[in-house]
Amino acid sequence: MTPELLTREFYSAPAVQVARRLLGCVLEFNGRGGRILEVEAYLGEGDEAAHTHRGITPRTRVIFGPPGHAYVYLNYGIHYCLNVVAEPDGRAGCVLIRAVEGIGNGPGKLTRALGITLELNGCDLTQGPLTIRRGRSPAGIVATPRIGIRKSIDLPLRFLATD
DNA sequence: GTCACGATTTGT
DNA sequence: CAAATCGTGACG
Repeated sequence: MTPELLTREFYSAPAVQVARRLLGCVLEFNGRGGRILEVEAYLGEGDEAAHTHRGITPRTRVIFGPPGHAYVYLNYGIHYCLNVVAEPDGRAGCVLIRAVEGIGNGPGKLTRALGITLELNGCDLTQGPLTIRRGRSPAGIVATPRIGIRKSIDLPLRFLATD
């Protein structure tokens, strides 16, 4: 296996911590990819903006499952969004990948550019074909409220790399 | 089975 | 600011 790939242990941490440490790491799929520059953390309880707010459902069960897996969903009937499952098995928590180096900002643009579809939902990031490996740490990290939501906008769970 | 809605993007 | 577009979740 590739030593540089992020380990299950890396993902088995609080969503906020995984989100911050994911900045600067390299996402790769279909021969394309780049450093992660912008992410958002979504929690389980207390986070009304998260899909997991209403508990486990067929769609959100992967978020409650073991960490290090991809959570992909279609939103607005148009765009796919890519998330990384965090927290230990049985607990909810995920990180939305919003921007990758070399691609314009936006979750939808990102998945379209890389060719990510619902088929990748639940795939193991430690095995591929979608992978994330260590990269150069960002110079700094800025936290702001999350984008595109109406609930819990007071929570600064969006993180940007300042490179 | 039915129905309202959204972690977005793009064009007017 | 409004449209596009469809799976999901709540309700019955």
